[in-house]
This record gives sequence, structure tokens and C-alpha cells, in this order.
Amino acid sequence: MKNESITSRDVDFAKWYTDVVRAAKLADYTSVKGCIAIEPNGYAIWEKIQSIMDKKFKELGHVNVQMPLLIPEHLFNQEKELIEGFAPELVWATEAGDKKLEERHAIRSTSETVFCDYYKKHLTSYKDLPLLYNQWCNVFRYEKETRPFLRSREFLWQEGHTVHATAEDAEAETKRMMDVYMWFNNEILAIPSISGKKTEKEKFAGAEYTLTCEDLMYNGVCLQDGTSHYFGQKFSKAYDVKFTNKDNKDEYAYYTTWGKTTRMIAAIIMVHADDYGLVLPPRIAPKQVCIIPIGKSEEVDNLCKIYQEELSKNDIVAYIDNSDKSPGFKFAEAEVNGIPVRIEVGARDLEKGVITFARRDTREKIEVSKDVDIASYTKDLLETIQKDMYEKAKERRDKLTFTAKTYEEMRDILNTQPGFIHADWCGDEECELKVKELKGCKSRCISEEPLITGKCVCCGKEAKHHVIWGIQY
RNA sequence: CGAGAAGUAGCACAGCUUGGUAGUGCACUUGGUUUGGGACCAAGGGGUCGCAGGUUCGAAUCCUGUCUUCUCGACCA
Repeated sequence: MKNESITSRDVDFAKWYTDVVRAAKLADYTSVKGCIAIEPNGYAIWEKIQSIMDKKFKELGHVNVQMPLLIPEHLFNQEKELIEGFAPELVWATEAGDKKLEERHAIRSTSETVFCDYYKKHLTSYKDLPLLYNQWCNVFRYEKETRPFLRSREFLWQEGHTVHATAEDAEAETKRMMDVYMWFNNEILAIPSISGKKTEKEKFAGAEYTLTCEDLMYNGVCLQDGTSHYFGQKFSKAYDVKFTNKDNKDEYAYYTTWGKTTRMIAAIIMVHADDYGLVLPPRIAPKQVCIIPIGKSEEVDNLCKIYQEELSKNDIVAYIDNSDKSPGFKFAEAEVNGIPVRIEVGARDLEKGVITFARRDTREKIEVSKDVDIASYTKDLLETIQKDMYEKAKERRDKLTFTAKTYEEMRDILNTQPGFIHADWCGDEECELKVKELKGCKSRCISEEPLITGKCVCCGKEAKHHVIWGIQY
């Protein structure tokens, strides 16, 4: 039975989204404007994201650190583009008790400033390089319009900050970490993302260039879901981050940063969830299997315990719903929480000699012989679900991917059904702005695919780039 | 920040036009019967009606201000 408290996603997508967040108990509003309380179900997903990403970072040689929450104004002012880019969203601490601070301090919105300040102090020789640091923390940006996970004023993220001896090394790192993000989205979150370089207009304030990872939501709206920036020597010059190279000469370091946020939880919802609630890809689900006993009997209870032990022994996270709710309630609750697999155990199964599985993604019930190896069957089923969820999302993404040769074509597509729109571009910001007049459509990233017509979709002049456009969150 | 809508029990809402005892459903607590898609019976608990002023003998209801949430724009992960 459909969850009454969830608006259908085809009726009102925005309302559906917040309904799912609430129904799955991922987060709730607080009395702090624009800041959410991430509830146990939501935080467990974030912890799982953290554990997988952190393991990957460490395999690649990164180490974790923690930098200050408050950033003195003079540090921020050292890099002009950064302060200009972030000024409107900075919140300042100005007082301590009844004393006015001598210098006001920004609550961190991003940590380039403090990382550079640290590197300046500690970097001396090329032998120290590269320094591959990362921090897991919260940041604060005074956003005007906020929505849970999608855009909150305070959010959680990881920010990698690395310095290198050469431009080649730093650029390789920028690319390498974007590849990690793409791997994570595709393989773990089952989200078929695309990646590419941002245009000058859309890149990070102060970066030489920005690589981005873009997802397509169920409704055809795009979501930026991870960025990797190459700064060259821009920041190291502004913050005086130098080292002595092999030739005993001072040289400015090459700097990169990269980040991914709790917004990923919004992407999981808007790519995979449905009118029955959340749907979690098995690899990111904190709880993978829910075992539901039906009717009161010792035999059923024992069987549930045996199943759970068997699954746990094989690294599958399974739990038994022993509450005194009705079976129907338990089915619906496991469903709204997005648990990938449900196992129903009752007298009927015992009689028939079967185990009843239910898939969350397709809502299909499967009866298998009780003689099956439950752990390996479940493991295979979880992998099948993971793969099918990716394929389903990819199919939808491809269906919502269009090509426009002219401005009129682009307008018609956006008026019918937004999505990823491939179109050539001359490289002029003027044309980018003209496209934006179409329902706020912006360049998502520059594709590495060959040009389509060779002519700018906007002005008709010679095209420089094949660009993917879309309406963004 | 511009336009619109809404704030009454944990949730969804009624009551407001025409001022006069705080209501309904779900959820919750206790006891019992149940259990294959959101069970049933009985008894109970819970709200200074977002907040602050004003009008009035009397305000959930009328007036002013303010805060918050949602939607649509502009800005951003």
C-alpha cells in the first residue's frame, strides 16, 4: 500500500522530496534557520559514505587533519577572487562575551585560507612534497533558499587540500580525485554521473580550472555533486606557500582542492527513491536486510535468528524487526526506509518449505527453497539490486539526454522536458548568459566528446567546445 | 533578497467570515485479543492556538509588527 504521507513524485516533485526526507526519518528542521538535524537514519548513510571514501583516500596516500572553524579576516582578504566569491555567504564572529574582537573572524565556508597559512609555515623542501591532506568537517554558508541535504546553511563535507612540486603532479591529482568521485557515484551510489571541466563563469572562485561531477535527477534537473579544483600557483602566491626545489631555488607550490558533501544524500533520494519512500543502493545502505517474523511462534523466532546470524557471518548487515506492529506495518516501514532486501518468515513459508524475499527496488516478492544457501543467495541478490538500480538510473539519464543544434531547439527541449542538453558553444560568456534566459539553463560542464555541428548553439559562430547544459539545483 | 501561501497536541487538519468552555483523525500510554501489505476493543495522557504588541469586559478568531516553513524567481555545493 502506498504511503499516504508521501506526495507522488510526478504530482509535486519538490514536496515529494521533503516528504521522503521526513518519512524515512533522515533529517528534520530545527529552530536554526537553514540548518537541519540529521537524524540516525540519515547520519548512518553519511557514516557509510565517510567510511568508504575515507578508506579510498587513505589507499591513495591522503591523511586526515583538522583545521580551525574560525578564519581571521586578513587571511580571507589575501586572495581577492576568493573573498569576492564568498563574501555574500560569510557569517562573521565579532564578539567574545561582552568584548569586541580586535579582528572579526569568518565561520569557515571553505578552508583554502587556513590550509595555505599552515602550508606556508611548514613547507620547506621539495622533499616534503606532495602533502596530501584531507579534513572531514562542517562548513557554514549563509544561503538564502535552503532545503534539507540539497542546500542547507551548515553542511558536512570532506575537503582535500594538496600541494605539489610541479604543475603536472597537481593536475594529475585534480584529475585523479575527480576519478575517485566518479567511481564513488557510479559504483557505490549507483548514480550514473558525468564529469568535465567547468566554464570560466562557473568555476570555483580563484581556481585555474574546476572539474565537476554532475548528476541528473528523476525530474531532469541537474545536481553538482563533487568538484576538484586546480589552482596552479595562484593561491600559493597569494599566501606565500614556497619550497626549495632541486636547483636550490625558491618556488611557489602547486595547489589542488576537492570536496564532496552531504548533498550526496539528496542525490540518492532524487535519483533512486519512489512514491513508497527511500530506495538505498545496497552498497551504501547502513542496514541491508530486514527480517520480519509473521505470527507468534518459537519456530519462526528461531528461524529469524538463524537467518540473521548466517547473514551477519557473511558481512551482510541484517536486523530482525521484533516490534509488536502488524506485518503490513513492518513491510511498509522497511520500504519507506529504503532497506534493499526484506525476508519474511511465517507459518506459510515453513509449510511450503520456502524463504520469502522482497526486493525494495522493484517491490517484487521471490520465494526460494529453504535449502538455498541464504548468505550467498542474499549476497547475489544485493549485487543484482545494485546493478539494476544503476542500469535503471542510466536508462533514465540517457532518455533525458538531448542534443540541440540551434537556440530554438534548445528552447523547445527545455519547454518540454529538462535534462542534459548537448550543444556546441563559442566560448563567449555572452552566449552563456543568453542560454540562461531559457529557464535559467546553465553550462554544466565542457564535454570531451567531439563538436556536434561546429557552430555555437547561440550565435552561430565557430564553436570551441562541446558543452553539456541543464537546469540546476 | 523579490513575488505568493501557510503556521492551532508528535503529524494532518477543522474552528476564524459573525470574538464568549480547545476540537477531529492518526500517533502515544496501559490492559486484552491479534499478525502474509500500514490490525481490533476498552480506558487514558498531551495544546498559554508561532512570537510580541494593540483593540475589547473577554481574542485561536479583529488590527499591527515580527519570526519560521513551503513554492516560484535571482545567488550558490
